[in-house]
Amino acid sequence: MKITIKEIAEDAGVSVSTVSRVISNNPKISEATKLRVREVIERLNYKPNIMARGLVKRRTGILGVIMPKETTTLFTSPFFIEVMQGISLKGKERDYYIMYDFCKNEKEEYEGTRKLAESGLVDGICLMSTRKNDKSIQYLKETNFPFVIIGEPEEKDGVLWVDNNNLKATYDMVKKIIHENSKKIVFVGGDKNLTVTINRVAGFEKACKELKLDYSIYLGKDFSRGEGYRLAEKIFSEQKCENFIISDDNLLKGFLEYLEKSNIENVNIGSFNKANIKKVWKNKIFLLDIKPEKLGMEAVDLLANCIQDKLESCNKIVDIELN
Amino acid sequence: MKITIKEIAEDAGVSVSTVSRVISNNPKISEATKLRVREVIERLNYKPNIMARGLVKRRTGILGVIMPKETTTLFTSPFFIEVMQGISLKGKERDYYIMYDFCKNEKEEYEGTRKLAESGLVDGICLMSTRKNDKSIQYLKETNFPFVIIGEPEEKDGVLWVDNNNLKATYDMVKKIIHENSKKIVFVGGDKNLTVTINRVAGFEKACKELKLDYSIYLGKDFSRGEGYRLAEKIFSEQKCENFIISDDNLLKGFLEYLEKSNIENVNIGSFNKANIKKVWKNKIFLLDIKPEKLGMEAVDLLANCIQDKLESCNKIVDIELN
DNA sequence: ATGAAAGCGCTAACAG
DNA sequence: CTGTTAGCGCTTTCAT
Repeated sequence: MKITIKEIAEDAGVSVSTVSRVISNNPKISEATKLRVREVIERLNYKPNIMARGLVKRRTGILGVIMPKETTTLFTSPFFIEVMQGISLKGKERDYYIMYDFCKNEKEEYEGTRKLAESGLVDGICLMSTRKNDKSIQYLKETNFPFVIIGEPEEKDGVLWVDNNNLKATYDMVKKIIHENSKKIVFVGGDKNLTVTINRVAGFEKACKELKLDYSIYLGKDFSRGEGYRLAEKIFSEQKCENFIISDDNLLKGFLEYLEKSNIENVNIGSFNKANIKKVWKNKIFLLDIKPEKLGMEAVDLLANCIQDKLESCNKIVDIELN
Repeated sequence: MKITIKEIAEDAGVSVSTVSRVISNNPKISEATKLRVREVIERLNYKPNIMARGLVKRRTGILGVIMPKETTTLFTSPFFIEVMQGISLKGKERDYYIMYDFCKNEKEEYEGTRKLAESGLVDGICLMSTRKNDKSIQYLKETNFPFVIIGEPEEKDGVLWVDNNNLKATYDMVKKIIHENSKKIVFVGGDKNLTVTINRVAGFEKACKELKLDYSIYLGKDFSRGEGYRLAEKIFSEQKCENFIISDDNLLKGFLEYLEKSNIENVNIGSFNKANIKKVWKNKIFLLDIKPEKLGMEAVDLLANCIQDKLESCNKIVDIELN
């Protein structure tokens, strides 16, 4: 049988409440007793029962993370696992356990969110995706349940969220890869409904207009490698260009496959994510680190602050730096 | 305030124990009462408090998963995330919540395991790695805490584990890619201390001996792409060969990079994992699906059975099929 | 500075 | 078939 607070109390010759106070480091307890009790706790390797504590404190010390259906398709992108690592790291730092729920579709995401919130199992929820008209967000808001979003939500009012500075990063990137003598550039992106796409396109257009470039935009259905390949085919059948911004790593992979197969050389590409692409010999690629781990860490920080009522800000921008 | 069992009882005009019995579908409760109580539960959207239930039942309905330090380096391999999905899927099916602990090193793995077990937070633990002299396993065994291992442990006595049939799969693979006229084959693997390497090498040697092949084995320090590249360099500097077994997807990627850079063609490769490699035009590759999702599912099944005392078997082999 | 006692929300004997 | 009661292990008034 697991050892309980009562046994600690008996062994130390104090009451259970004293032990409890020692654990929470209550200043009213004398140093002498604290020392004695701590010795017993140590010796007997006592660990408070989380369930019991949770029951009375109405706090479990657990955070829930809803993994969107994209996880299922985006195996190949290290993005999610890196975010998870950031979440885990910060979770440990702030003394939270992390519970993950992998969802197969939007419905499961919503149900998972509700279940987690309603069971009283978690103190807060982290959403790894935002959709248009997101039911989960709506529910969480209505019930006033603490939550944070990784990504920029449609409706920002009073919601906690973390994201990259996608607009500015894309803007800077265009300026970086364009040369004096070349005035043409193409943006290759994925799903046009996602805020990430919208923001990157916005930064792209802003820079292009300022620099008076001859630009065009190709958006695919998703961020898959297949789409990258397909879009490359389309682009090169329609025009000749040597400057590209490619919005995600799988797209980039597909794009590069096409280049290689078609023996296209001397192309400049700016792309996002530490794309795990093979070495490239014949083209120039600038990779932006969107720092997924940092996104995860900031999200947990925001959420933990919110739960502990010491929230200052509502969102956090994780800077993508060009260098 | 969240709604409790007491309020359901009052609204339905019964005692709390009756409500509790309705929830657990106790056969002694009349259909009439069940109906009435369920209606109230539905109407008031009542969800039992997991903490309270856990406290009395000594069961939380949560499973803990220890993610090894490899997760940190093996970003690029979809293996872990697929296993996680399997775990999540089966977890839902068997009504378990899943808690993940990402660890940076062996020490963190051990501490994470203890913490999870001792806090009473989880009913069982899933280990995603086995090491030589694994302290976590030892601890779990000693304390008699339910756990399962993904991978084949050193000491199998009384422990639950799931793994692929690596020996047989490698054996079959050799037979498959070897042609009548070629008698030479090379095995490329990672860390030689891991059971997976040992088993695959065993299968490789068995087949080679049976077929009287001229074979050699190259093992790297790890399963990284860099090692794959380095090993390829080494191999081709030492010999000429056109048949290869490559033990993991990152190794394969590095290996292919070398082939491409060196314009080596007409090579036959057998490899593991649904390696997310780019299309290959000039060489023949056979990919074995090690079914990570299934590994995760079987692990949860085994663990859940163990917790619920309906365990039949101690381990489960997830077949790798050649086709 | 410490102890006694109530109670968090639920389940499980025990009674009837 | 259903209600009463006693905890599960912990925190938190309220006394002292």
